[in-house]
Amino acid sequence: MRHLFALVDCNSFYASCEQVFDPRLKGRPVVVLSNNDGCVIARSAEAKAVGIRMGQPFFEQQELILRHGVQVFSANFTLYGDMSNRVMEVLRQFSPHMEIYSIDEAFLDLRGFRGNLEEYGRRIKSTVYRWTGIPVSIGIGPTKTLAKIANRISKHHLDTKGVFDITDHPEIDRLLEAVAVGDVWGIGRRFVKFLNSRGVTNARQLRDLPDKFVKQQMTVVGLRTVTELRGQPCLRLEDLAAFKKNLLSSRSFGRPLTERSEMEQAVAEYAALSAEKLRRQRSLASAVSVFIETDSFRQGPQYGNFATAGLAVPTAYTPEIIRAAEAALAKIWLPGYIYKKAGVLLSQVIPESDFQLDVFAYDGGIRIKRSLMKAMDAVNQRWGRNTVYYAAQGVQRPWGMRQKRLSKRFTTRWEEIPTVKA
DNA sequence: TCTGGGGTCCTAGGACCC
DNA sequence: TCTGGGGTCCTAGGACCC
Repeated sequence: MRHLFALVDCNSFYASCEQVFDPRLKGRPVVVLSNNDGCVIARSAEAKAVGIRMGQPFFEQQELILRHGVQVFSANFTLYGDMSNRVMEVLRQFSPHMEIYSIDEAFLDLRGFRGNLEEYGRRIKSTVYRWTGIPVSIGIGPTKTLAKIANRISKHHLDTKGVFDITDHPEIDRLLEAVAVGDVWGIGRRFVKFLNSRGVTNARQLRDLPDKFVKQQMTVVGLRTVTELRGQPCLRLEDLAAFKKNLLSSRSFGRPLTERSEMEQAVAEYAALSAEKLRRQRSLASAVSVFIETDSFRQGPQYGNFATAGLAVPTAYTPEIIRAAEAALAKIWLPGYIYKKAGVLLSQVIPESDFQLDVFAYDGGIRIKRSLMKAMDAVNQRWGRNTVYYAAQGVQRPWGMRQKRLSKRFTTRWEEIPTVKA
């Protein structure tokens, strides 16, 4: 049977989440900032219209923001994660097979669907909006890459009303010619530069390039993209959530660090965060790496380094991960620098089930460690992150994130649930 | 002038995504 | 004053083996 994909993408997702819980924000320019209130990472349509740029530092756009009365929010990932789950639950009702591609996007498998696809898409769109308050756009096509393009078209052309099907479109060439080559999924900055230098500027030209040339210059990855543009699927729907082979927790500090004791706390904090992610996907790690770096935007001596410490036995036990992280940090720590960022990477990750214990041998206390972690995760799940934590993570945390404009956790904390006054 | 022919595994780095 | 965070896949090249 012929393949058919729908890509459902939430419009200005983070900004839309903020708008759901404060109706006064509807129709007004809204932006959401990255951690530490650094860059703009989401903009409502109105914010785009007044010229706020994506990924640009907040302070550079402050004048524009003031002039247009743009509402500004610190990133509230607890809220966005929960809203994402709600949207995905609604989508699940419209197709037996679905791939959650990112926090705000999902592919639906529509193979074998009979009837008017765009009409079906509009039903999906209005149901998601009514049940969650989040507006979405939907692109439909015979390959994921074409569904992505159809999605772009649905966003840019008002007459599509947010849903566009590109399958067997009579004017496919004209449509693809209107898509810049850099807007094709899988074509990044480097290849745009290369392709432009060869006179290839739009998706239609890319589609019509000879296989041999594409493979030579852009590897099999590029060839897949081109083949998909021709309507021949190379990428399947990935039903199951991908098992992560690396888990990274890293963060810039709210203010720079110079003391080793503070760096140790920050690294312990990120190690604990990574260990939590590890347990969430029921896995164990055998290697812990740490990196630290100074602020490249500032003048002054720069330093950055990376080191790994192995674990004798694969584990997800926070104290063991913290200990390994501190061993790795010891290898690279140099005093005298002003540090801005650090991170902890867990690798050689395996499913918990691959590591079976010998029933008769001493288990190294693993059962107790497991129950302890389970209890800790449950408490933190119920009462909020870091309700219980290790002393190594520090109590004061002067280096913690700046989040001056955080909205409430409307959907995950009873104390912060919105109330309606009569 | 000559310096085999494979194969596997690992790592670093590049490119991309949201 | 102020510049995000977290992933994946592929390739090339080196080490090592027979």
